[in-house]
Amino acid sequence: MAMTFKEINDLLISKGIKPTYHRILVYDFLQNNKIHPTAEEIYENISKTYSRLSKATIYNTLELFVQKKIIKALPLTNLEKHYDDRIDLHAHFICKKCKKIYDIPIEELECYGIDGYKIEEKEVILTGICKKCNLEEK
Amino acid sequence: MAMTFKEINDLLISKGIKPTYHRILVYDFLQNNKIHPTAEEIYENISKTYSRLSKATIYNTLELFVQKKIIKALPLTNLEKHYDDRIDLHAHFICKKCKKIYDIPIEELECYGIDGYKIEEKEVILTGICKKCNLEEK
DNA sequence: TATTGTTTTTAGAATGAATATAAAAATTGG
DNA sequence: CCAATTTTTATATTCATTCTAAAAACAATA
Repeated sequence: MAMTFKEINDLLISKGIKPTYHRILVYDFLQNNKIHPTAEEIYENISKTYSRLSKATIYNTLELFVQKKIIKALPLTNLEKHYDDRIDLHAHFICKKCKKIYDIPIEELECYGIDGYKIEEKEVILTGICKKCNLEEK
Repeated sequence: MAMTFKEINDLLISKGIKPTYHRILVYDFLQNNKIHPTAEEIYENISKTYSRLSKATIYNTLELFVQKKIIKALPLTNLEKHYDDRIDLHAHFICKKCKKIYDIPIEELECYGIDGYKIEEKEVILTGICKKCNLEEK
């Protein structure tokens, strides 16, 4: 299930990211802990378990990964950014009580609702180029 | 189209919000400028046009309105909060170029896509109580 | 209309995530 | 091995938001 070192390494290379030790640590953490962590959480975990590293490296690495589109930064709460290594379209369900963030398949959501989960709010955010800007381009 | 003073006044009262001058100014601004503004933008506009007022009042007022569910705080970007006086379900389209925020009816989105707009990203955020917490409640 | 209690507003300080900076360390290519 | 580039680092800075505690406005009562 979890990606091997080789798979992560190849992914980074294929996206034009030089695969350094720290970068692989960060991607591996996202892969193995599907908790949509914040930069702080990633820093805590990696720096506790593995070698000393700077928080700036975490920020730099995450920003690079987002630029290269191998992870997504989720605007879930207006507080810290959360990061997700899944880049396919799926919804995020945030529990108001335990604060856990769940992945929800979009089909399940649209066809059946989600059993047992009480949805109180739904926000759909689209990003792209608007009609006006699209026309100006030409 | 725009709400009268009486309508705003009655709305606030009906939600248990004491209708002060400043609070009406803030709600009126949201009503008349459907730009999903930030606290800063609201402050700039009101303090320029009308009487001196503290930025803390803007923040207090917006927070109160969100609590009482007459406006919504949108987690659009992980940067500043944006506020919306529309509380019915609709999607938000953010143009990467001009940064304008558009309201999109959900039906239009799901049935036909949106003509002329190039959607590059879509994020669905659900908030509520998860299965586990829901069961623990009982 | 004084007195008292409550609510709202205020200025400024504090917080905290994110970004910027510029030097140090590591890596690469010749 | 050396120069050039890239990555990592610690630290400073920024900036939206929250906190705090005092001042002002308002309301209720006598």
